[in-house]
Amino acid sequence: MKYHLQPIGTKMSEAKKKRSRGRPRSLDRTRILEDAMRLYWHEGPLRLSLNEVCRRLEIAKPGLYREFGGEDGLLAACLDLYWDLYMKRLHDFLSTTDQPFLKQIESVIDAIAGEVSGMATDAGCLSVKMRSERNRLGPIARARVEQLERDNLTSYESWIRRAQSEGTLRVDLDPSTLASYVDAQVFSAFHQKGQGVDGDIIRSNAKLAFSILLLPETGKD
Amino acid sequence: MKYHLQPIGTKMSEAKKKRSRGRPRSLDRTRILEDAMRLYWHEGPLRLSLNEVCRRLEIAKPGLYREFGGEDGLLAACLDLYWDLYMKRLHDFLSTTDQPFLKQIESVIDAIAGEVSGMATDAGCLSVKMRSERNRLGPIARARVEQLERDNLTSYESWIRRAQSEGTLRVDLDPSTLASYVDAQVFSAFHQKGQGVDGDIIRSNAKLAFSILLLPETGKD
DNA sequence: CCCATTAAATACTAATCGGTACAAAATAGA
DNA sequence: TCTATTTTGTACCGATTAGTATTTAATGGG
Repeated sequence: MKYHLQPIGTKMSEAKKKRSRGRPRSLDRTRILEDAMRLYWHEGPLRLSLNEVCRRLEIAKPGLYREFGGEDGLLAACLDLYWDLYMKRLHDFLSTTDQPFLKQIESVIDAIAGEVSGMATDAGCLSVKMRSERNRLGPIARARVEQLERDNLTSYESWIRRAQSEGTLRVDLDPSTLASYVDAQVFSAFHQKGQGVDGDIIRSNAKLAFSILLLPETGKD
Repeated sequence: MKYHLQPIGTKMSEAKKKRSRGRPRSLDRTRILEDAMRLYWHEGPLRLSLNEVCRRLEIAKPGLYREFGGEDGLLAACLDLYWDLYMKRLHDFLSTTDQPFLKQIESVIDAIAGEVSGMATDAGCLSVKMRSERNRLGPIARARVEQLERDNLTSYESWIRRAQSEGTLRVDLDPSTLASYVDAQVFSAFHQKGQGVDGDIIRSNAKLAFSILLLPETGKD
């Protein structure tokens, strides 16, 4: 395994402004990246050889190396795209005040356990799969994963803080601790989804797990 | 990948009774199996090539094939050994009535999150790692994993039933549903352990997760 | 029209993979 | 000692891997 510690695709992008002579680009970076993201999402990162990835993406290997610097850079770019397309939505949703806390929890559970074709298809969640492989990722993708985990926790924590200040969440628990807990539960649900666990089981597990967030007197269901 | 659908190592074992002429066995099956179990435990199943496994176990490749039939059989045998050495203990412990329900929960949490060198070392838990790779296992190992999951759930369910009949666990929740929940939480904790998550975080997550099992009026701590 | 320049893909490398033929080693009986 | 038998390990197979050198294609400028 060889790693490029300096960005590669980006350097090309910033030089894209000027296009003098030379063979014009035919490689569609956007298409490749979207296909790669879906591919890793369904098959799992590091589950396919780079040869096989190139075969499925219908791109020559040197093209992939030139454009992404290798597997590490490609995985990092895929995770970025996944974040932009799916995870940002989730965290944006949690930061809105349109719905009450309880409804938000239900929505999240539905989004994971249901058959909605959002960030959680039958394939599970790409970010969860990336996190599961964190120790085998290259330095670039691993750094992205770690940043994503920090962003996750930050989002959950502010979500919890807001609910506590609104009085819709018990205040006898530390927000940071709860954020870790929520992250672990969301991770677990997505992980089960990716393993093919039945949606009803995932839902009942998640409902139980999130029930600790409810106010003691709201212990109904 | 080639799979042997009929037991191989066992057939040899039963024929062991008679030893007429021929080169005497020098291969130490027990040693190989124990080393392989620890190896897969720490490195993860399917994470090493069979060549590398043979290298580390200091066994020639044909010997491994002859003795275990290949990777699939070896993994299955390792999982069996892990069950016998570690997981049986856990489930035996849950089925005893020496300690009250609450204490048992605490013990389980300690066993996972602590530094105890039981079934959960820093490497995590072999059965959890096997379950995580279930879809990539061969038919023999996968069948073992599925049997193990059934045994897990059965054990948790009877544990829960007993606690409910003793009045130490709220009875407004279905034992089967709770068993799934407990399994998911134990799985999650072990998974985090294997990922290198800090023990204190694992412990606080687990404490929160198991707090739903407590009686409503026991909501202290 | 030719050349410099840029991008693309072919074709190659050494290494490793899963799996196995086959030969070497080590015994018991003849 | 010789042979049949069983185990072990070497040495090989074709396929695949990560990564790259090299060639080919396609353009704009001179």
